[in-house]
Amino acid sequence: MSKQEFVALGQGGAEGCCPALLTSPLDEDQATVLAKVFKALGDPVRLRLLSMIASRAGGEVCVCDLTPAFDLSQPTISHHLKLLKQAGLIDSERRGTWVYYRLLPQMTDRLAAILTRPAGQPPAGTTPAGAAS
Amino acid sequence: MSKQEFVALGQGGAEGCCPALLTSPLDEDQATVLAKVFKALGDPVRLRLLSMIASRAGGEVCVCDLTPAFDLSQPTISHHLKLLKQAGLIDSERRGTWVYYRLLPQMTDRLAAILTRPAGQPPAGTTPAGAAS
DNA sequence: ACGTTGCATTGATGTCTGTCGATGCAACCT
DNA sequence: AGGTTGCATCGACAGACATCAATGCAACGT
Repeated sequence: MSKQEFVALGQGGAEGCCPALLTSPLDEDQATVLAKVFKALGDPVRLRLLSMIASRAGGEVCVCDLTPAFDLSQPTISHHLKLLKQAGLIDSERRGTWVYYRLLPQMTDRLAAILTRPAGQPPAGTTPAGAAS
Repeated sequence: MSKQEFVALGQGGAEGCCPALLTSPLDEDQATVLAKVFKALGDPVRLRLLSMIASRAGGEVCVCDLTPAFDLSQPTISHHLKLLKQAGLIDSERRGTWVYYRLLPQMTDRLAAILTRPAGQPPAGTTPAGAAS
């Protein structure tokens, strides 16, 4: 189900590349899938977790390095990591005693693309009204 | 207050350009501000509203065109528009009887930049483990 | 002035979410 | 085997959120 939603974000479908948020109206299904990813980013703790993971040299962070960076309980951090993982933003791997989290750049790349206006975007302000009148 | 948070997102400060989510750990304040914007995007209805507004030729949409596009009450749509506006993603203007909403591209541009990896980003996967062992 | 229409605000309600303590499970170390 | 450590899951609970009906307010038309 999670894998399916990932695909539905536009990478593997026949509908082209990305949902194209800024150039054509998003349909309901695309909006639902996209909203889950943005919702995962809509929390300060998760944003900082993602940032710590993404900015780490080597691309990986042990949970044991993440948890003490917050004034939150270990279960809470684990919960946030789970949400980021379910959103397709990060992945985890257990090696021995420790679990390492890694950024999945495909998802952030896709979000960046979705939020990027196409090159020849009309200035949106030079011709404000009067088009219909 | 809202204006202040907008500035805090990185445009006018001395801390450079953008919070740089993917290259350096986000501090707490930046994470709080950013999270509010992403949270505004974390709802399917708001995503579709934003998409409808952004993709409109002329850059503006009347609320009277937005409301009937959903199976939701008029107050609910109004509420979502308010949240998008408070997040700095859209702006509104009343002209006569109608209210028009317009995309604020600065915010989406900034989000896109925040989610874009810098050019020479290490592949993060070619050297997964073994760095510490 | 009066009614109408378009949109925002208010108050109420059910649901979702962030947080915690307690517990479970896997891996390591004697 | 038994104890310890690292992380995930469970159950509970307070606060936040999406939604609606009712109401308020501004602009227009008569």
